[in-house]
Amino acid sequence: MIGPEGMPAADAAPAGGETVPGLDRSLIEGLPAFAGMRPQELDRILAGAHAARFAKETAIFEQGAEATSFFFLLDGHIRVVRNTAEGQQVIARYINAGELFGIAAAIGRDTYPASAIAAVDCVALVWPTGLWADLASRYPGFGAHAYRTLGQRLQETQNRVMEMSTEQVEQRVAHALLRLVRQSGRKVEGGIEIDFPISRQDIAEMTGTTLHTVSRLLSGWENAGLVRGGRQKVTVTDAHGLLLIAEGRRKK
Amino acid sequence: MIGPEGMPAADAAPAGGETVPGLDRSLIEGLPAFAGMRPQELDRILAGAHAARFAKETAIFEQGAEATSFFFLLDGHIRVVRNTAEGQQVIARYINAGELFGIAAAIGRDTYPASAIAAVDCVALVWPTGLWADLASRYPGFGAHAYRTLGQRLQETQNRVMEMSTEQVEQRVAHALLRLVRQSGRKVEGGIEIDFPISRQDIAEMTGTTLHTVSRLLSGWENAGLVRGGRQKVTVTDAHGLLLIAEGRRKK
DNA sequence: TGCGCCGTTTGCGCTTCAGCAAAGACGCGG
DNA sequence: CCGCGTCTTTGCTGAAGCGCAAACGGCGCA
Repeated sequence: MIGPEGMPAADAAPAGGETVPGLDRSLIEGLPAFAGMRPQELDRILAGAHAARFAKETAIFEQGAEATSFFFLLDGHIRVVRNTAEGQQVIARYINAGELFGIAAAIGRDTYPASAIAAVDCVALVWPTGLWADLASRYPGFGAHAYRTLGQRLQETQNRVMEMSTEQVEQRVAHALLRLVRQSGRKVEGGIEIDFPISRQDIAEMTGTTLHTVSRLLSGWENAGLVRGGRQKVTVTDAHGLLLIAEGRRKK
Repeated sequence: MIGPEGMPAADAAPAGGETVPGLDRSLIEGLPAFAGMRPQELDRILAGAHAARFAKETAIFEQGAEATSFFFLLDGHIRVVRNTAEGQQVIARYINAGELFGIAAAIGRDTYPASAIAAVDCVALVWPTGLWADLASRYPGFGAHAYRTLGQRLQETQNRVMEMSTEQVEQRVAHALLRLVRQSGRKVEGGIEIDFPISRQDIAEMTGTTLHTVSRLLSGWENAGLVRGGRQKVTVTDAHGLLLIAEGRRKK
């Protein structure tokens, strides 16, 4: 999954075939977002795109900026961040490889509602916004997948509202960790590790609390043998135990 | 919660004329959701629908139930409610006349993610889910409007997450009131009133707090001359003053 | 290889709110 | 017109968790 180093901007490709100017359909073949499409359709879709590389911690787009492009993440992890008028920030979600993002066009917006920051070095396909309507109508499976994604995000966001309304901090942080591990976990010896750098502050911004509280909770859980911590690193060693906390079935 | 029931399901329509079985296009003509459509297109759309009436406090659909229909609210106000596994409930949003709802089909779901309860007696157009794909592709403007609506709801929900993360209860309740007044306000003498019955408990479930806290806040604001309260009734008399509180620019 | 920065840990006081309890009031139905 | 149910108000108490402050430690850079 992780694409270490080295990858060229890929914009300028080795001047390959005729219909496919540099992007090979094997990049996206078989991925859910492009399921059920014929090879030449994949080529057509890729013909409108280019690949771009984004260095760790750089902004792919900024909240409020004109939505000139939409994206498909080929490799890496992206943090979607919203800023309040008062300058505080909240992490809306993380995007993993294989997901569409920045699809403001799909919902008829002309600016991005949030910023996207590369959590690690990333590679993404980039299409101009103007192509959205064309792609979505010409390839209904693609459109349907995008709208399903949108719906899932709406529901996840509402789940978060429910958590914040009904659970206390300890449970919310436990839920957030479990979600991260499920969506972006990498099996390591002795547990599952979140496979991108994530700070206590980041976790706090996902759960509506402070880094202090997160740190305290993680310390406690580390003593209890549920997780292992590290600088910008969390490894869950006892997912079941954490689930008990998340469900509120275990006292502190 | 309790349904004083009485009115018939209204499923069986009066088996009217040929192309338009009982529904006149004037019902939806000129509404944003159906903008830019020709009269016979409106008729076609209505041909697949029937109108139904829902008594106050009855469920139009239930969370988790199979999504057999989607809806357009002609008149009334609907409360969209999600229940937690532990039995607590959270109000996701209110639907006003002129909005689509229950569009699980649009995002490829086959069950409703929340329940819809009529806050007052309501009238809605009802289409079978199977017609969604047909309508959305045959009338692109209609589909685009639906997806725009979806996107707006996603953003509103994220705004709520941000509020809950960064603001305290007082500000959240003030924001919620202002939003209600903006979306469903009715001008009355001396202020703007939320034009459907809404209890302190409802407001608490919208803002992630308790009815006690909401009651205390409203009492305080009433003394300060910002709102007037009543049984299942709130009137905002000084929206600007309330805004100051919502923005945190005024101390208690 | 040493320094400095940034992320992390931990303690302490204090504010904000939820939880519990009980009484009051508004309106509907009989 | 009266009684009852539901919604609302209000006080008190306890505690979750935020804010502030300070110290620690690991990683990367010079």
